[in-house]
Amino acid sequence: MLDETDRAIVRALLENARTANSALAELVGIAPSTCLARVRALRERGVIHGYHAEVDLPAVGLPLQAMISVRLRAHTREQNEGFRTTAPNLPGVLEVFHIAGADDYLLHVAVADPEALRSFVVDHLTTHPAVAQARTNLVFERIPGATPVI
Amino acid sequence: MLDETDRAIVRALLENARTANSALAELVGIAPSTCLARVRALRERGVIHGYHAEVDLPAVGLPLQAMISVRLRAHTREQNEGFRTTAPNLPGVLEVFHIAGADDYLLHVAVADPEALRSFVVDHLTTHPAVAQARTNLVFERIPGATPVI
DNA sequence: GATGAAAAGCTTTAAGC
DNA sequence: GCTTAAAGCTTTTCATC
Repeated sequence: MLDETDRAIVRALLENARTANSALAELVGIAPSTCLARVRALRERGVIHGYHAEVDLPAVGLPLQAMISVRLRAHTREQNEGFRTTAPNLPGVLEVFHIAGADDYLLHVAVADPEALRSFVVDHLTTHPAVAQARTNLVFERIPGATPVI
Repeated sequence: MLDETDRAIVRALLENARTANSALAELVGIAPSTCLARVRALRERGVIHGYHAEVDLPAVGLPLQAMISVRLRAHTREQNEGFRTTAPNLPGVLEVFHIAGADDYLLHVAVADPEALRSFVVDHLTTHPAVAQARTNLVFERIPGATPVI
Protein backbone atom coordinates (compact mmCIF):
# COMPACT_ATOMS: atom_id res chain seq x y z
CA MET A 1 0.00 0.00 0.00
CA LEU A 2 2.76 2.47 0.92
CA ASP A 3 6.14 2.17 -0.75
CA GLU A 4 9.39 3.15 0.93
CA THR A 5 9.22 6.68 -0.54
CA ASP A 6 5.76 7.22 0.95
CA ARG A 7 6.97 5.97 4.30
CA ALA A 8 9.98 8.30 4.16
CA ILE A 9 7.62 11.21 3.44
CA VAL A 10 5.36 10.26 6.35
CA ARG A 11 8.34 9.89 8.72
CA ALA A 12 9.64 13.33 7.73
CA LEU A 13 6.22 14.93 8.25
CA LEU A 14 5.76 13.17 11.59
CA GLU A 15 8.95 14.81 12.75
CA ASN A 16 8.35 18.19 11.14
CA ALA A 17 5.01 18.83 9.52
CA ARG A 18 6.24 22.13 8.12
CA THR A 19 9.08 20.70 6.08
CA ALA A 20 8.94 22.58 2.78
CA ASN A 21 7.95 20.48 -0.21
CA SER A 22 11.25 21.23 -1.92
CA ALA A 23 13.21 20.08 1.13
CA LEU A 24 10.98 17.03 1.53
CA ALA A 25 11.55 16.12 -2.13
CA GLU A 26 15.30 16.31 -1.72
CA LEU A 27 15.16 14.35 1.54
CA VAL A 28 13.35 11.42 -0.04
CA GLY A 29 15.09 11.70 -3.41
CA ILE A 30 12.33 12.67 -5.81
CA ALA A 31 11.36 15.81 -7.76
CA PRO A 32 9.31 18.49 -5.96
CA SER A 33 6.33 18.04 -8.26
CA THR A 34 6.29 14.30 -7.64
CA CYS A 35 6.66 14.86 -3.95
CA LEU A 36 3.73 17.26 -3.91
CA ALA A 37 1.58 14.75 -5.76
CA ARG A 38 2.50 12.02 -3.27
CA VAL A 39 1.82 14.18 -0.23
CA ARG A 40 -1.54 15.14 -1.69
CA ALA A 41 -2.34 11.49 -2.40
CA LEU A 42 -1.40 10.57 1.17
CA ARG A 43 -3.83 13.18 2.46
CA GLU A 44 -6.59 12.16 0.05
CA ARG A 45 -6.20 8.49 0.93
CA GLY A 46 -6.47 9.45 4.60
CA VAL A 47 -2.98 8.23 5.49
CA ILE A 48 -2.19 11.73 6.74
CA HIS A 49 -5.15 13.20 8.63
CA GLY A 50 -3.71 16.61 9.34
CA TYR A 51 -0.88 18.66 10.73
CA HIS A 52 -0.82 19.93 14.30
CA ALA A 53 1.36 22.14 16.43
CA GLU A 54 2.75 20.54 19.58
CA VAL A 55 2.17 22.89 22.48
CA ASP A 56 3.91 23.14 25.85
CA LEU A 57 0.96 22.73 28.19
CA PRO A 58 2.50 24.43 31.24
CA ALA A 59 3.42 27.39 29.02
CA VAL A 60 -0.22 27.87 28.07
CA GLY A 61 -1.41 27.73 31.66
CA LEU A 62 -2.19 24.02 31.96
CA PRO A 63 0.58 22.62 34.16
CA LEU A 64 -1.40 19.69 35.56
CA GLN A 65 -2.17 16.56 33.54
CA ALA A 66 -4.12 13.48 34.51
CA MET A 67 -5.23 10.15 33.11
CA ILE A 68 -8.77 9.38 34.14
CA SER A 69 -10.19 5.88 33.80
CA VAL A 70 -13.95 5.92 33.48
CA ARG A 71 -16.30 3.01 34.11
CA LEU A 72 -19.85 3.18 32.81
CA ARG A 73 -22.91 2.02 34.74
CA ALA A 74 -24.15 -0.24 31.98
CA HIS A 75 -22.40 -1.30 28.80
CA THR A 76 -25.33 -0.50 26.60
CA ARG A 77 -24.95 1.14 23.23
CA GLU A 78 -26.95 4.06 24.56
CA GLN A 79 -24.65 4.79 27.50
CA ASN A 80 -21.58 4.35 25.32
CA GLU A 81 -22.90 6.72 22.69
CA GLY A 82 -23.85 9.25 25.32
CA PHE A 83 -20.46 9.30 26.92
CA ARG A 84 -18.63 9.05 23.63
CA THR A 85 -20.15 12.24 22.31
CA THR A 86 -19.82 14.15 25.58
CA ALA A 87 -16.27 13.27 26.58
CA PRO A 88 -14.29 14.98 23.79
CA ASN A 89 -16.08 18.25 24.45
CA LEU A 90 -15.38 18.46 28.16
CA PRO A 91 -13.00 21.31 29.02
CA GLY A 92 -9.32 20.33 29.10
CA VAL A 93 -9.71 16.97 27.37
CA LEU A 94 -6.72 16.18 25.17
CA GLU A 95 -7.60 12.65 24.15
CA VAL A 96 -10.34 10.08 24.65
CA PHE A 97 -9.85 6.35 24.24
CA HIS A 98 -12.55 3.70 24.29
CA ILE A 99 -10.78 0.73 25.80
CA ALA A 100 -11.30 -2.94 26.62
CA GLY A 101 -11.07 -4.18 30.19
CA ALA A 102 -12.47 -3.31 33.58
CA ASP A 103 -12.73 0.38 32.64
CA ASP A 104 -14.45 1.67 29.55
CA TYR A 105 -12.83 4.98 28.69
CA LEU A 106 -9.51 6.61 29.32
CA LEU A 107 -9.31 10.40 29.28
CA HIS A 108 -6.11 12.39 29.04
CA VAL A 109 -6.76 15.85 30.46
CA ALA A 110 -4.79 19.01 31.15
CA VAL A 111 -5.90 21.59 33.69
CA ALA A 112 -4.76 24.81 35.34
CA ASP A 113 -4.72 23.61 38.95
CA PRO A 114 -5.99 20.95 41.36
CA GLU A 115 -9.31 22.73 41.77
CA ALA A 116 -9.91 22.55 38.01
CA LEU A 117 -9.18 18.83 38.13
CA ARG A 118 -11.56 18.29 41.02
CA SER A 119 -14.22 20.25 39.21
CA PHE A 120 -13.63 18.26 36.03
CA VAL A 121 -14.08 14.94 37.81
CA VAL A 122 -16.91 15.95 40.13
CA ASP A 123 -18.90 18.28 37.90
CA HIS A 124 -18.45 16.62 34.53
CA LEU A 125 -17.66 12.98 35.07
CA THR A 126 -19.22 11.59 38.22
CA THR A 127 -22.38 13.58 37.61
CA HIS A 128 -22.74 12.24 34.07
CA PRO A 129 -25.66 9.78 34.06
CA ALA A 130 -23.69 7.07 32.23
CA VAL A 131 -20.65 7.17 34.54
CA ALA A 132 -20.36 4.72 37.43
CA GLN A 133 -16.83 5.51 38.53
CA ALA A 134 -13.82 7.65 37.66
CA ARG A 135 -10.26 6.89 38.76
CA THR A 136 -7.82 9.78 38.44
CA ASN A 137 -4.07 9.30 38.04
CA LEU A 138 -1.87 12.37 37.95
CA VAL A 139 0.69 12.50 35.15
CA PHE A 140 4.12 13.23 36.59
CA GLU A 141 5.68 13.49 33.17
CA ARG A 142 4.92 12.87 29.54
CA ILE A 143 8.15 11.26 28.45
CA PRO A 144 9.36 12.57 25.12
CA GLY A 145 11.38 10.92 22.42
CA ALA A 146 9.21 8.05 21.24
CA THR A 147 10.64 6.59 18.05
CA PRO A 148 8.56 7.12 14.90
CA VAL A 149 6.31 4.09 14.48
CA ILE A 150 6.77 3.73 10.75
CA MET B 1 2.27 35.52 29.47
CA LEU B 2 0.23 34.88 26.31
CA ASP B 3 -2.23 37.49 25.13
CA GLU B 4 -5.41 36.68 23.24
CA THR B 5 -3.65 37.08 19.87
CA ASP B 6 -0.99 34.55 20.85
CA ARG B 7 -3.66 32.14 21.97
CA ALA B 8 -5.52 32.57 18.71
CA ILE B 9 -2.30 31.80 16.82
CA VAL B 10 -1.70 28.69 18.91
CA ARG B 11 -5.28 27.52 18.43
CA ALA B 12 -4.99 27.94 14.68
CA LEU B 13 -1.71 26.02 14.55
CA LEU B 14 -3.10 23.26 16.77
CA GLU B 15 -5.82 22.76 14.21
CA ASN B 16 -3.65 23.18 11.14
CA ALA B 17 0.08 23.49 11.60
CA ARG B 18 0.54 24.31 7.92
CA THR B 19 -1.63 27.41 7.88
CA ALA B 20 0.28 29.94 5.77
CA ASN B 21 1.58 32.94 7.66
CA SER B 22 -0.51 35.29 5.54
CA ALA B 23 -3.68 33.32 6.28
CA LEU B 24 -2.79 33.07 9.95
CA ALA B 25 -2.27 36.82 10.13
CA GLU B 26 -5.66 37.49 8.60
CA LEU B 27 -7.30 34.91 10.88
CA VAL B 28 -6.04 36.56 14.05
CA GLY B 29 -6.32 40.11 12.73
CA ILE B 30 -2.71 41.29 12.60
CA ALA B 31 -0.20 42.10 9.87
CA PRO B 32 1.77 39.21 8.34
CA SER B 33 5.09 40.59 9.55
CA THR B 34 3.80 40.87 13.10
CA CYS B 35 2.33 37.41 12.87
CA LEU B 36 5.62 35.96 11.70
CA ALA B 37 7.43 37.59 14.60
CA ARG B 38 4.88 36.25 17.08
CA VAL B 39 5.04 32.70 15.73
CA ARG B 40 8.83 32.81 15.90
CA ALA B 41 8.69 34.14 19.46
CA LEU B 42 6.26 31.37 20.45
CA ARG B 43 8.72 28.79 19.14
CA GLU B 44 11.71 30.44 20.79
CA ARG B 45 9.93 30.68 24.12
CA GLY B 46 9.11 26.98 23.86
CA VAL B 47 5.34 27.52 23.78
CA ILE B 48 5.25 25.69 20.45
CA HIS B 49 7.57 22.68 20.49
CA GLY B 50 7.10 21.58 16.93
CA TYR B 51 4.73 20.60 14.17
CA HIS B 52 3.71 17.02 13.48
CA ALA B 53 1.67 15.14 10.93
CA GLU B 54 -1.24 13.09 12.28
CA VAL B 55 -1.12 9.66 10.74
CA ASP B 56 -3.86 7.05 10.30
CA LEU B 57 -2.30 4.09 12.10
CA PRO B 58 -4.30 1.34 10.37
CA ALA B 59 -3.35 2.86 7.00
CA VAL B 60 0.34 2.48 7.82
CA GLY B 61 -0.05 -1.13 8.88
CA LEU B 62 -0.63 -0.68 12.62
CA PRO B 63 -4.33 -1.45 13.12
CA LEU B 64 -4.05 -2.57 16.75
CA GLN B 65 -3.57 -0.14 19.64
CA ALA B 66 -3.19 -0.81 23.34
CA MET B 67 -2.71 1.02 26.61
CA ILE B 68 -0.27 -0.83 28.82
CA SER B 69 0.00 -0.01 32.51
CA VAL B 70 3.41 -0.90 33.88
CA ARG B 71 4.30 -1.41 37.52
CA LEU B 72 7.94 -1.39 38.57
CA ARG B 73 9.50 -3.80 41.07
CA ALA B 74 10.92 -1.05 43.23
CA HIS B 75 10.29 2.67 43.11
CA THR B 76 13.94 3.58 43.23
CA ARG B 77 15.44 6.33 41.15
CA GLU B 78 17.55 3.74 39.41
CA GLN B 79 14.67 1.58 38.25
CA ASN B 80 12.70 4.62 37.18
CA GLU B 81 15.60 6.00 35.16
CA GLY B 82 16.20 2.62 33.58
CA PHE B 83 12.64 2.18 32.43
CA ARG B 84 12.24 5.82 31.51
CA THR B 85 15.08 5.72 29.00
CA THR B 86 14.11 2.32 27.55
CA ALA B 87 10.37 2.74 27.13
CA PRO B 88 10.22 5.46 24.44
CA ASN B 89 12.56 3.43 22.22
CA LEU B 90 10.57 0.21 22.26
CA PRO B 91 9.07 -0.59 18.84
CA GLY B 92 5.54 0.71 18.34
CA VAL B 93 5.50 3.06 21.32
CA LEU B 94 3.49 6.21 20.60
CA GLU B 95 3.56 7.81 24.04
CA VAL B 96 4.94 7.18 27.49
CA PHE B 97 3.53 8.69 30.68
CA HIS B 98 5.03 8.52 34.13
CA ILE B 99 1.99 8.47 36.38
CA ALA B 100 1.00 8.53 40.02
CA GLY B 101 -0.95 5.68 41.56
CA ALA B 102 -0.78 1.92 41.75
CA ASP B 103 0.95 1.72 38.36
CA ASP B 104 4.03 3.69 37.43
CA TYR B 105 3.98 4.08 33.66
CA LEU B 106 1.36 4.10 30.97
CA LEU B 107 2.38 3.19 27.43
CA HIS B 108 0.30 3.86 24.35
CA VAL B 109 1.39 1.46 21.64
CA ALA B 110 0.40 0.58 18.07
CA VAL B 111 1.18 -2.77 16.49
CA ALA B 112 0.53 -4.77 13.34
CA ASP B 113 -1.26 -7.74 14.89
CA PRO B 114 -1.91 -9.62 18.15
CA GLU B 115 1.38 -11.49 17.87
CA ALA B 116 3.32 -8.21 17.75
CA LEU B 117 1.47 -7.10 20.88
CA ARG B 118 2.26 -10.35 22.67
CA SER B 119 5.89 -10.03 21.66
CA PHE B 120 5.99 -6.41 22.84
CA VAL B 121 4.65 -7.30 26.27
CA VAL B 122 6.53 -10.55 26.75
CA ASP B 123 9.84 -9.74 25.09
CA HIS B 124 10.23 -6.08 25.97
CA LEU B 125 8.19 -5.36 29.07
CA THR B 126 7.90 -8.36 31.37
CA THR B 127 11.51 -9.32 30.70
CA HIS B 128 12.77 -5.83 31.58
CA PRO B 129 14.56 -6.06 34.96
CA ALA B 130 12.71 -3.07 36.41
CA VAL B 131 9.22 -4.27 35.46
CA ALA B 132 7.08 -6.17 37.97
CA GLN B 133 3.83 -6.29 36.04
CA ALA B 134 2.21 -5.13 32.81
CA ARG B 135 -1.54 -4.85 32.30
CA THR B 136 -2.64 -4.56 28.68
CA ASN B 137 -5.88 -2.89 27.61
CA LEU B 138 -6.82 -2.95 23.96
CA VAL B 139 -7.92 0.37 22.46
CA PHE B 140 -11.24 -0.08 20.67
CA GLU B 141 -11.20 3.47 19.38
CA ARG B 142 -9.33 6.69 19.75
CA ILE B 143 -12.21 9.12 19.81
CA PRO B 144 -11.60 12.20 17.72
CA GLY B 145 -12.83 15.72 18.08
CA ALA B 146 -11.38 16.88 21.40
CA THR B 147 -11.88 20.62 21.76
CA PRO B 148 -8.69 22.71 21.66
CA VAL B 149 -7.51 23.21 25.22
CA ILE B 150 -6.56 26.85 24.88
C1' DG C 1 4.37 7.56 -11.97
C1' DA C 2 8.04 10.90 -12.73
C1' DT C 3 10.09 15.14 -14.64
C1' DG C 4 11.35 20.15 -15.75
C1' DA C 5 9.99 24.75 -16.56
C1' DA C 6 6.91 28.62 -15.99
C1' DA C 7 3.42 31.12 -13.48
C1' DA C 8 1.42 32.21 -9.29
C1' DG C 9 1.76 32.73 -4.59
C1' DC C 10 4.12 32.99 -0.10
C1' DT C 11 7.74 34.21 3.07
C1' DT C 12 11.01 37.10 4.73
C1' DT C 13 13.48 41.25 5.46
C1' DA C 14 14.09 46.11 5.94
C1' DA C 15 12.77 50.94 6.28
C1' DG C 16 9.67 54.34 7.80
C1' DC C 17 5.80 55.42 10.61
C1' DG D 1 3.05 47.01 16.20
C1' DC D 2 1.65 48.45 11.25
C1' DT D 3 2.52 49.23 6.29
C1' DT D 4 4.85 48.88 2.10
C1' DA D 5 7.89 47.12 -1.16
C1' DA D 6 11.20 44.03 -3.06
C1' DA D 7 13.92 39.85 -3.30
C1' DG D 8 14.06 35.15 -2.97
C1' DC D 9 11.82 30.92 -2.31
C1' DT D 10 8.00 27.54 -2.73
C1' DT D 11 4.13 25.75 -4.52
C1' DT D 12 1.42 24.43 -8.27
C1' DT D 13 0.19 23.44 -12.88
C1' DC D 14 0.94 21.40 -17.16
C1' DA D 15 2.96 19.42 -21.13
C1' DT D 16 6.04 15.66 -21.77
C1' DC D 17 8.31 11.49 -21.05
